[in-house]
Amino acid sequence: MQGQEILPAIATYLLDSARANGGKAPSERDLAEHFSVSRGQVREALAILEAMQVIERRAKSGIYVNTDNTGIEAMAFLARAGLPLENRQIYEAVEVRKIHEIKAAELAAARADDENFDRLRDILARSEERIVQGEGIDGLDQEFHLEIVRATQNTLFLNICTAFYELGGNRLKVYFRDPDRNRKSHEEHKQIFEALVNRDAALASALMVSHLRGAMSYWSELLQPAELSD
Amino acid sequence: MQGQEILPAIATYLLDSARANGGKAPSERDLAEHFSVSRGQVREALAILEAMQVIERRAKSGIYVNTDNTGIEAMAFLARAGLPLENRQIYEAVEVRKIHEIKAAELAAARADDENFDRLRDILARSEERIVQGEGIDGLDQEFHLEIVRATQNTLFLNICTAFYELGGNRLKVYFRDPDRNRKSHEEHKQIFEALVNRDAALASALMVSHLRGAMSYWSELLQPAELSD
DNA sequence: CTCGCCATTCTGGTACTACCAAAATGGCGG
DNA sequence: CCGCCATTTTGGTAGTACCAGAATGGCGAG
Repeated sequence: MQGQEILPAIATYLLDSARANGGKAPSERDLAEHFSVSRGQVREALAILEAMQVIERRAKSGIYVNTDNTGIEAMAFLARAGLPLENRQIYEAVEVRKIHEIKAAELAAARADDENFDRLRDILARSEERIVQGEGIDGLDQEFHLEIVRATQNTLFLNICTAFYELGGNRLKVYFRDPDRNRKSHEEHKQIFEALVNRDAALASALMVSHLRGAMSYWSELLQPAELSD
Repeated sequence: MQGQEILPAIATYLLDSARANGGKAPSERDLAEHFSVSRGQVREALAILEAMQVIERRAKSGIYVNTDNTGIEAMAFLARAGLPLENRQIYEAVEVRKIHEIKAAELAAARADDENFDRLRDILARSEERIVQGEGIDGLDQEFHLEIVRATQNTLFLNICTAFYELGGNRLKVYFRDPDRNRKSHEEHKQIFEALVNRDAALASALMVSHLRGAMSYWSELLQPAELSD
């Protein structure tokens, strides 16, 4: 074990150990020995985890884990590190994502520029190709949705929405294994694109509502329907 | 210089130095000497800043600063550290905040429980007191709005919205120095509260739209009106 | 046997030193 | 003036040493 990516490894080990130990994690020295790195490296990783509020370091006592109470970027990081999210976290994220993207479609209809339209067209063309060849559009789906957010010309908004996509990741790949879903999603994407080109904010928004309702129903087994809005 | 809070100090110094040097920051060794701390401490701080994408560390080269391209939590951190935000960042944040809070009002109308109502009532009562005594309600305004977000019962949503409030901070205190603004805001808060109690999502949402329009007009000199939505 | 106190151990916090290898730099020579 | 090479600088990493307070466990008193 060496190099840059000690962080995810330490995070995983830390959280697993803590789970099996009632919130208390191994000491810095133990972690350093376990991964055969210097204590300094461990402390850098722990500093980041602490800044993200994933852990708490108590002087002269130990390292304690906060499984909940984590911000979006911490969750995105944990998801990137391959750590499982709780169902609650997932449906909360889905709900916030809906809030963001529906509004994004509305704003994009008014603000999208030629570059946005060009990129969207390109994404749709590549999607078309993939579908013809019977492949999934999972990565392109993300590109499409994020390009709409980019079209709002609000970079902070884009940053936030991107973080949310990092939560989904693997789950989406499974979703897009079904050819029918690919086709349906693609058709809806094309409709949304048309609405944007026509600067029809209300229609774009409405189409996004139903598009997300369809896509999100995949998570329905995990979700508490009554708590989900459009 | 010692103790926990090297981070904001280093961040400030780092960004200032970089600004005066074309993006290139002082070396770790220089930073350590300047603050009279060990290089390890500096590296811990830099690791956090790098994780937040505020800086980039290039091996055997140096430390480079990203003034833009920062996520919400990085911005919140920088704001907490007292660093100035760019106008663009401010109006982008304002727009996203609007998106969040308008939807929050709608959802809260359906989901708020007795505890939420109790806390809102308490906040309004304390606001009333402050106004009678001619004081500003700046802190309570934040409490009120965040309690509405809390009423959506979506903790992730609350986390995100809280981060946004940390961006505002000082600016709000100035805003609430004007007694008329206090009274107006308070009256609107009471109306929103009534709508929530009556479970009138549409009204709560509409009231929030006009409430935020009023409050946000304070920033109007910085904002590009055409780019702001309700 | 139980309970409380105290010495020992453990832990995070901090500093310092030492290397490494690659990037950056500067001076020398053509 | 330009290009090449030796030197310096810089981040990356390991290791050691202390400190002081928290945690722990054992010993002794009741």
